[in-house]
Amino acid sequence: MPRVKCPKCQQPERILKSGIVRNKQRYYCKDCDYHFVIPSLRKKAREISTRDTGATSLRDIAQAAGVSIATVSRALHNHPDISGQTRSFIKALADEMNYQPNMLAQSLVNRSTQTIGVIIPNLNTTFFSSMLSGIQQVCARSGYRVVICQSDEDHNTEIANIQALMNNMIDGLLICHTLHTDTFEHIRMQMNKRIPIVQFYRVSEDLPISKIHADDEAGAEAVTEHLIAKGCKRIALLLGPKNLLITQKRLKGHLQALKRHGFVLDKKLLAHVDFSHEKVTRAVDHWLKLSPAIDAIFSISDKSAVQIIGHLKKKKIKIPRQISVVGFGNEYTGEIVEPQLTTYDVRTREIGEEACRVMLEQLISGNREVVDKRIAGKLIVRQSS
Amino acid sequence: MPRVKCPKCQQPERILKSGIVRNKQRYYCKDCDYHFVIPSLRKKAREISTRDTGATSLRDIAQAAGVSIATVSRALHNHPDISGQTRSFIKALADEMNYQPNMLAQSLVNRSTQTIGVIIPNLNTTFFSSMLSGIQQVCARSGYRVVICQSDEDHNTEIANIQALMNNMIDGLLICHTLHTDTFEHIRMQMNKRIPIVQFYRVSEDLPISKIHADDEAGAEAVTEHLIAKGCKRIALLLGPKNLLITQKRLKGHLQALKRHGFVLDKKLLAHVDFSHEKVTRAVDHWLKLSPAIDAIFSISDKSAVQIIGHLKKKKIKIPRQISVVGFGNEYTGEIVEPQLTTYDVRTREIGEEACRVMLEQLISGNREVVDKRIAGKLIVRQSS
DNA sequence: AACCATGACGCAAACGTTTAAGATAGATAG
DNA sequence: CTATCTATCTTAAACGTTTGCGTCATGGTT
Repeated sequence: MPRVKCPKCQQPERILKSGIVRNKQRYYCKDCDYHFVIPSLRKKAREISTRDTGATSLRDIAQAAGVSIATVSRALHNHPDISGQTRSFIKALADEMNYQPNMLAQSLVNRSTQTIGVIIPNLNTTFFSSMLSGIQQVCARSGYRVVICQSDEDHNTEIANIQALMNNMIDGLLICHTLHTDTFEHIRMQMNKRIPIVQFYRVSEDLPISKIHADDEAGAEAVTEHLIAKGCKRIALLLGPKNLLITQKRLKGHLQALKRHGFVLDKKLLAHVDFSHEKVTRAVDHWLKLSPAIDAIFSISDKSAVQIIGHLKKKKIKIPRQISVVGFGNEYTGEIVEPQLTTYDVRTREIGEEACRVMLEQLISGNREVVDKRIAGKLIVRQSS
Repeated sequence: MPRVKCPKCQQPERILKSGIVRNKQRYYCKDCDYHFVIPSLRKKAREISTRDTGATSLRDIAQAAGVSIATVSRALHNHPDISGQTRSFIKALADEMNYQPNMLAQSLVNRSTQTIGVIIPNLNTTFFSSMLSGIQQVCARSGYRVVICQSDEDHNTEIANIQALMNNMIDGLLICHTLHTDTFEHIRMQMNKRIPIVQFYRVSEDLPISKIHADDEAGAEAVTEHLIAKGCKRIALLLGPKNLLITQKRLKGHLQALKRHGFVLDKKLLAHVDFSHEKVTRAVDHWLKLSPAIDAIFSISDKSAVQIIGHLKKKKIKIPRQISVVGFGNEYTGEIVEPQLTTYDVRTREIGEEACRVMLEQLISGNREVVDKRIAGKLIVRQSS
C-alpha cells in the first residue's frame, strides 16, 4: 500500500482502505475517524481552465481595481453609494477590460430578460414577417429584444417552442398559432406562470388571455358584398381547416353577405384546405367542373389566390371576365401578379404593433387585464374582380 | 424615541441613534457595541413574494420528496447513483408538480444554452427566410433552438443585436450582414470569446472566421453570358453598395463575361443602389434616356428586377423584345410576375443549411477550423430574356 | 463630551441549477 | 471479526450577477 497520509492528522499510521468510489481508492483514518480519497490533481486543472472563458467578469474587474464585486456592480449601475472618483475609475477599467455583463446571470437574479418571444407559423410569405416588423419596431422603442421561433405550421413544433421559451428565456410571449392548432392545453398549462401571453392574428376563443386579430367577419362580408355587387352569382370559397377560428369567422361573414342578398349556400362551393399547392389546385379543378359554372373564387389566403390566378391563366380562363378571384390579407405578391389581386387588407403590420403594445403595457404596468382587440382592415379593389 | 430593542441583548437600555442610512434610522447599542436598523417589514414580504413565481423548482420537489436537491437533479438526469425506486418516485413527483427546469440557471452552470442565434438583414422578402428555414431544419435535428434577430439592414441594429446575443444568450452566431456593413470591428471584438461565428451569404473577406456564400462571380458571369448569347449588346447592371462584397464579386463576373466577348464597359451602364424603390426607378429612368439604347437590365437583386419589370411594363416597353430583364437570387416572386423572370438560383436554402452544418460541426467537435465554402447555383431561364 | 449624520464601501445571501466529493449503511470477503 | 466494497444518499461549491444591510471613518451638533 502506498504511504497515504491522513489529511487531518498528517499521519500515515492506521490508514485503512475503505472501498472504491467513482473508480478511486478511498481511505479511512482510524485515529481521526475520517474518510477521504486522494484529492485528484484534476481539480486544480479545472480551477484554471474554468476561468478560461475569455470573458471578463465583475470579479476580474474587482480584483484589478482592488475593490469588492458589489462596488463594481454598483459603480457600473450608477448607484449613489459609490463616489464619483471610484465610479469613473471602475467604468474606465471595465471599458478597458472589455467587460460585457453575463445576461444569463443578470436575468437569473433580476427575473427578467428584457426579451419578448414570438412564435410564428412560417416565414414563407411576407405575410407574417410584416407582423414581425411591427412587433420589432415597437419593442425596440421600449428597449426590449425580440426572439423569433418558427413553428413551421407544425403543432408539435409550436409546443416545443413554447416550452423552451417559457422556461425563463423571455418576459412575454406573442403567439400566432399554427393552422392545425385546435387544442390549447399547451397554452393553458403556461398561464399560471408570471409570463404574459398574447395571441395575435390566429387566436383562440374562450382562453382568458389577450388577443389581437383582424376583423375577419366584417372583412369577409365586405369581400363577398363586393363580388355580389360585381354581379357574381356563384362564388366559390376556399377556406382553411375547419377548426381554425379565422376559417369560421370568415365563413360566417361570407354567409351573412349571401343571406342579405337572398342567396342560398351551395355547399359544393366550399372547400377546406391546408393551403398546400396540391390541395388548392384540386379544389379549383373540382369547382371548374361544376354546373352551373362558378363566376368567382374567394380565397381566404392571398398566397392561394395568387396561385389560383396562375392556375386559371394556364387554363386560358379570363380573369375577371369569366371568373373573378379575390384574396384576403393583402400580401405584396398581389400587386405583382397579373391581373393584380383584389383583396382585403388586414393590416398585418398594425396587428403586430398592437399585439406588442398590449404586451408591453402588461409587462410594464404589471396589469394583467385581458384585452381583445379587432384591427379594422379595408377592401382593396384591383384588377382581378 | 420609540422603545427600540437591541437585536442582540433584547434590551431597550442604552440604545442611541446613530445616523440615518438609506432613509432609515440607525441605532447603536452601547452594551453590545452593535449598530443596526430596524429590520424592514418588506423583507418578510419579499421572502414570501419571492417564492411566488408560480414555477416549481428543484428545491420544491426536494422538499416534497424529503430528499436533497442534488438527488432530485440526479434522478431527473438518470444519474446511476440514484436507485430506481427513488428515481421513478421523483420523476412522477416532478411530473405531477409540473416541473420545468429554469433554463437560465441551467445555462449559467452548463455554460451552454443549446441555442444558436441568427442575425438576418430583413424578412421583407422570402429570400432570407428561406435561408432561415434551412438553418432551422438542420438545427432542429441536432436539438438546438434558433433565435432570430432582424437587423433591418441597419448597421447599428446589427451591432446591438450581436452584443445582446453574444452575452451568453447563444452557443453560436450565424450572421448575414446588412447592406451597409463595411467595417467588421464589431465582429472582430467578439472573436476572442468561445462562441463561434459563421457568416453566410453576405460575408466579409479577410476575417478569419468560417463563411458560406454563393458563387457570385461565376453566377454573374453565367447571367451575362446568357444575355450576350441572346444577342444583347448594351447591358445595364444594377448593383448594391460598392463596399458590399457581393456587389464586387458579381461585377467582376459580369466584366469577365464582357471581356471574353470583346465588349468594352460603358460606365454609364453601372448603377449602385441600396435597392430602395426610388433609387431603382431613378437608375432605370436614367438608363432609358441613354443612346445607344440599352437592350438588357441585369439586376443583382430579384426584388428589384421584379420592380423593374413592373416599371417597364408601365412604360409600355416590351420584355424581352425591347429590353431583357434578369435577376439574381431566384425568389418566388420571379415566377409570379409576367413575364416570368430569368434569374440565377443561388440556392438560398442550401446556404442556410450548410452554414448551420458548419456551425454545429464546430460546436459539437469543438474544432474551430475556418472553412470557406461556396455553394454552386445555376441559371434559370424564363420569359424575361 | 456625548450624540448624531453622512458618504463610501464590503459581506453575504439570493436566483436555480450541476457536480465533485464526502458520508453512511449494509453487504461481502478474508 | 475485521477489513473492504458498493449503492445510495447529502453537502457544498460553483456559475455571474444584484442588493439588503452592516461597518467604519469622518465630520457636525448640542
